[in-house]
Amino acid sequence: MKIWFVPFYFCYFAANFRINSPKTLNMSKNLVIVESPAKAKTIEKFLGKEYQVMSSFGHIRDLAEKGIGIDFENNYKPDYIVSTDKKKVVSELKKATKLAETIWLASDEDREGEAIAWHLYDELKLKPENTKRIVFHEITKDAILNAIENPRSIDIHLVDAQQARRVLDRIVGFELSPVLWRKVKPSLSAGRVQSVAVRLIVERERDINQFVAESAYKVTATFKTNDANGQPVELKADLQQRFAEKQEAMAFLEKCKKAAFTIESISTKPTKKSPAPPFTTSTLQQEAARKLGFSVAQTMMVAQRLYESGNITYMRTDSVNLSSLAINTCKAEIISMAGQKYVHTRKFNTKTKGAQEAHEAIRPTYMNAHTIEGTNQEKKLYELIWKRTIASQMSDAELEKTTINISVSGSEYPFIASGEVIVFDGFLKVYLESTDEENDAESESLLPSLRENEKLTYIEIAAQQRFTQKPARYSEASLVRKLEELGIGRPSTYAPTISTIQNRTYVEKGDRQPEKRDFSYLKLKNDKISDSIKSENTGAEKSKLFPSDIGIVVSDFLTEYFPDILNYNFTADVEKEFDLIADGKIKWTKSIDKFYKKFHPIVEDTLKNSERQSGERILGTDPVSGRQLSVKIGKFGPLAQIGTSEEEEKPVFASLRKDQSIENITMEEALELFKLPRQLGEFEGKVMTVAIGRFGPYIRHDASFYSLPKTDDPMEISMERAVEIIENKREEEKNRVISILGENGEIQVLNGRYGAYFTCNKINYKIPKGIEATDLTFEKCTQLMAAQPDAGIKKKGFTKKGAGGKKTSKK
DNA sequence: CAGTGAGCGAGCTTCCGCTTGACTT
Repeated sequence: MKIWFVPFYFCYFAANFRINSPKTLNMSKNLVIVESPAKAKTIEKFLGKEYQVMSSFGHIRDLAEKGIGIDFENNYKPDYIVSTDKKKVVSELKKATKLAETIWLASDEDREGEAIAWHLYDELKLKPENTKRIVFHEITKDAILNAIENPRSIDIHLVDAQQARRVLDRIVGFELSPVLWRKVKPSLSAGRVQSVAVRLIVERERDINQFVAESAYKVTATFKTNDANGQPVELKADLQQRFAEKQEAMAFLEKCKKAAFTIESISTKPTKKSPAPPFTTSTLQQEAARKLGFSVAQTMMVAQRLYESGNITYMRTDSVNLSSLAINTCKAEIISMAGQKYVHTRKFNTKTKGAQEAHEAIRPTYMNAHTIEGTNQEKKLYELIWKRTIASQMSDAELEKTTINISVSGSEYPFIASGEVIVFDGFLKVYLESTDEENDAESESLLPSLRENEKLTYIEIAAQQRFTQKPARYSEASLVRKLEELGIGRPSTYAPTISTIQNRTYVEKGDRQPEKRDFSYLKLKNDKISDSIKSENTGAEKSKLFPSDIGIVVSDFLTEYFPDILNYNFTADVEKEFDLIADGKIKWTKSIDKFYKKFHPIVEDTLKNSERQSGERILGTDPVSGRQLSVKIGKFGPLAQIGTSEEEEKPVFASLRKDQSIENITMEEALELFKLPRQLGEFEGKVMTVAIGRFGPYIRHDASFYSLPKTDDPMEISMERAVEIIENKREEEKNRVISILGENGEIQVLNGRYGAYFTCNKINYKIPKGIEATDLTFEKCTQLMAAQPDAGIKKKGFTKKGAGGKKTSKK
């Protein structure tokens, strides 16, 4: 039945198998080991028959998963074991090493890569006399041949820096998480990276809640005059000054009634715009989110496919560097496309904190391929990468910025009109980087050609009350940018980290509906000033990260008891320590010992002395019962509670709605929650109750549930309307079953939300166009089922797994 | 597919960073 999947997996597996299967028939003298199978495939082509290239698939060993995997009694000795999913790879590699004369360890040239080389050396029991360590940052024939000419030995100090990194992360994660299990809720997690990511989101939310908007009046004018050729033209200009108070704005408009408007000066200034550097993982994630609307995980999934199909270079990188080969092919491409004057080759420097630059920037493998074959998403992402890469080697754009200064007689404040003209488009011909702040869409355009001292008359002048903007919530991509800026996390972990904090429900991705806000609007026209109130929508957000109540409680708790770990500079500081280890200036175990001696007592102390955290907030007293009203996190999420458990009378509970938070729910809103469930009256002798459940508002009647449409308010709904909803649903139910087929009725033909379908063994099947649902027979259905082998199978997801469970070994 | 907020208290959960994996709740 699932035979359709086989060809895909088979090809995939066969390809990898070929790469990693020892060529026993033409025994190669040389065995090269790299990290990625796609890379192995490419390199093998460059090296010829004397070399066999295999892949380690990343790290082959890690700290033991059971327990902490560190021997504290024995100077922090790590307990390394081969990961279960790497056992096969390791045994294949072992076989191959026995047959080779020389083994070349060619893992990446960074801390993790060096450690991979060392683990291979150790686990495969290689001998120093025939093992060589080589590195290259770009996958070109020259670079690889050059590397082979210049082998070195494993840099044990760099390996030690990685061991320190690994052990530190294990200690932090595996000592902090159990504190949360005891003090907040089981199964929670904390770590050097994820906890700081959550803190950023929690603090941003606080900034937003505490934000008080200020307003000022912005004055804009439309003038008319004649241009240099005597043609009538209009000109828009803004007043430089903003007025804090309405009276000031009003007074200014009053002045304008009789004022003379004169062009005092016109200045033009040439400016330049330079292209952005080629993509790194983080900038690719940001641009794909802004330009294509991809989530961070989606971008990485599509990029992975582009990499595997050989269309782009490696997609997990922090480097903006391009190989000289790539720069040259860009140049050739630009010349043939646009001409020599569009070429301006550049070397970009990586400014990112903690960047390790083991790879090139993300770029197309072949610059002459402007597009590629593939899915729509693959094409779009590829074109984005192609444009960004090409643009990075193109000339600056030359612009001319014109500023017209207009004086107002009787006032010290001038109006300014400005416009921008592109004199030479340069890289803009291909690509312009987007920004997060798209609202300032007042695109500057060409201004009419005017003369100094010209007099203008106004058509209208308006003073509009404008408010300062709340800070924006993080999106997935802007959080990645912030983490990168702080040097926290690595290209390979940005997407998984974003998934982890969502899977642990610390953070939720969601939208915020806009709110209406009134502003006052003064307008001067025909020497009359009108004063009106208008309204605008504000605060709408889409796909942004919101902290949950549990996220807030956990973050506050950790920040209070472990301020050092939650400090935004913690990672940057330990990175400095790791650099000292890598330089051989300090032993890694000593560095860890210093940390642990300070950290562990705080863990012990917190376990002993801190209170259980429920995020409880007392809102006041219930006016009806006189008992205490509070909110806190309960076993099933945030709740409101009247009374306390100490009192004799048991407390009354009500769940918070999804859009409410312990942090800022008001007493009135909390009391509202207790008005449900509400008895509506009787129908057919049975009580109707209205309430809000997990799936929204519903009516309960005679043990059946009836969902309320969005248009009905559970607080307001009338008895008549409720009866109508119940009868509608019954009617639908009656029409749901079209026919029942088979001897035991194993197939049912039904009416659903999207039309007719049939179901068998809890799997739903489509009815193809042209077939009437009423004409279906048992035989026909069996045929249709055979034709839909993958019905009921969920689409494969990459996101959730990467973050959470990879416990493939467990039963 | 719907309202819970807890009792004997077993035995479990968890990190970050490399890589790609592959038959279901």
